[in-house]
Amino acid sequence: MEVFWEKGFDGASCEDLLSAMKINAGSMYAAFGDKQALYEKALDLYCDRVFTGLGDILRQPGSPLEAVRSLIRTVADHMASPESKGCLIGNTIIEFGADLSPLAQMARDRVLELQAALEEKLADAKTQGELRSTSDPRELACFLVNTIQGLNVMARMKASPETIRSIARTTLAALA
Amino acid sequence: MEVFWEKGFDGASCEDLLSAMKINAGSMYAAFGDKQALYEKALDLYCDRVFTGLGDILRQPGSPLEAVRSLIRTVADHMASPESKGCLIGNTIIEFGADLSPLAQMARDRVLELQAALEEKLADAKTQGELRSTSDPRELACFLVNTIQGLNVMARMKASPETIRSIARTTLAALA
DNA sequence: ATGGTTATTGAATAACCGTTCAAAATTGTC
DNA sequence: GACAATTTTGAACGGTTATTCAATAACCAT
Repeated sequence: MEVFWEKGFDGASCEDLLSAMKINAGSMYAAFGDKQALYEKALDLYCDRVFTGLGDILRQPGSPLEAVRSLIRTVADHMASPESKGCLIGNTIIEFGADLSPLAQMARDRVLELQAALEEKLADAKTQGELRSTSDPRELACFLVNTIQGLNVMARMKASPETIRSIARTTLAALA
Repeated sequence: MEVFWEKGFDGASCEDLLSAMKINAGSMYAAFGDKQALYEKALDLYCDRVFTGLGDILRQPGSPLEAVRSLIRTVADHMASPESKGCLIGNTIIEFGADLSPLAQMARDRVLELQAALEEKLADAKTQGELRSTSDPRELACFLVNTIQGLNVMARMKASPETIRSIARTTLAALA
């Protein structure tokens, strides 16, 4: 996961992957089938580790809007770290996006999951009067997902932590 | 340019590139040196074609804020097209971002150029009273660049044109 | 301890990649 | 129109890639 995350699918050679996993070629092919299947597993692991954590943040009790804010801030903190490799989902979409390969589809589905979860929370926030009555939860959810994907690119281009946090702040200001 | 744009650097084989350019290997190596140098030229061409156009939009006379709005809408229209390949600059940053290779540096510099141009226009807008006095042109410029990079990812994952335009609308609403 | 099953090893393989080069074709010049 | 200079051709090359597989080691139930 780490190697694919940093180098991408094509950029990661089997040698890279094997030495990172500290196994030999045969073991990998016995366990996973081929490089693409291994990437799928890495993507699954990433989602379990990172995305699930975001879901937990979103499910926190209390103010729904605060939950959303908290999620964005967590993502920004991740991306602001100098050694951040960005987001494996976003990277996958860029690398495999042109053809709609199974991997791109997987990544896309995960993004849409997050978008749906955000939309739900934002709808809650609206009914609780935390959002303007003119706000559209779906539009805002897309907007937030877009900001997150943007932050991935900013992280990959090593934007300064202040820049990243500033973007998150501006985005959150647009909500309320 | 088209081939690199769609498939990325590693994803584009020399065979792909040569058949698209309708020349043979020798000619390419005589003219460009190697694959990486060719990519640089493709990136230059992309910047000339696309980024320069954006600069022109920004330089349009009249309301500075309207110029900025117009730029964002143009980008969104590009990304909303079903056959959009996203943005070569953003794709480059993702593919080469982890190491700070010359190519990543080139792409990064171009983004910062655009950011600077936006900041300047937003500063104009502020002095002309088109922006709140509390607005920070630099922060807003980063925010807009982030939105654009986000739209690149959305385009690659084939988000609907309505989604893309909605994101652009929400972003612009955050300005004024 | 032993025998059978499973997992690991690492060298071998075939395909593909970027790149080169001598030969052929084309161009420009007088 | 002939000659030199340049460009194009396309086959060949070495290197890397993902992948395989027979041999070996580790494991586990009896």
